[in-house]
Amino acid sequence: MESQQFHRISKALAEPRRYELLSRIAKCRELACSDVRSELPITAATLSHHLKELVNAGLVEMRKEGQFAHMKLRRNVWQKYLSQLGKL
Amino acid sequence: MESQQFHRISKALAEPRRYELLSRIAKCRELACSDVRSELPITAATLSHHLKELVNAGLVEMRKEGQFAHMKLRRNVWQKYLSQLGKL
DNA sequence: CCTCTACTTAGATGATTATCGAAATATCGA
DNA sequence: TCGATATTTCGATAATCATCTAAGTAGAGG
Repeated sequence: MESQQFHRISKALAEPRRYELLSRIAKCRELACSDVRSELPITAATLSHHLKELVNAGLVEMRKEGQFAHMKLRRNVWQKYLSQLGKL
Repeated sequence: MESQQFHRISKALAEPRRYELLSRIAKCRELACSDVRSELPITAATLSHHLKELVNAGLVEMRKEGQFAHMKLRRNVWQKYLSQLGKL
């Protein structure tokens, strides 16, 4: 795994709310932004920002379906990250 | 593992220089601050700051021997962190 | 078209923090 | 005790970033 991606992922995980978001995404096959918003006290702008970071890190994949955005964990990337950490 | 410690560790890893430091500590049984300083372009103050974060996160243990400070990875804490991440 | 809803972008603000130089503290060796 | 070396603390500065509001874009259904 590229060192740049590795660091982006680490940064993405460092923010508790972002980790919480990732955690929720991981628990489902797919999760819609609107569902997150109805469950967490977070503005749409902030959610969008955090989501962008996760996508940027390559950890999350987005699918637009009509007005809705669906998020999905990229499990292979997550596994690569874990395995990299394991080499420490 | 406590959620507070979990987040502290995540934050500690998020800074590339700090991760590099941790990585060097992990590679030895023990590492002295002065050795790090002779190998990395970093001021003593900055090194001390990062080290404090690692210790604060519970990831690193310090031992003072005369003028020298020796750092050591707490491998059981590291393992707990990895296993927590693995549950995502 | 119009409007409602879902999301994104822009811009601003405040908090956090990485970094440094300088001063402080502590230990060692002469 | 003096001077050198190792580390810490302090105070300042600059960068990063989480968050918000407000404005923008775009699809769905009248």
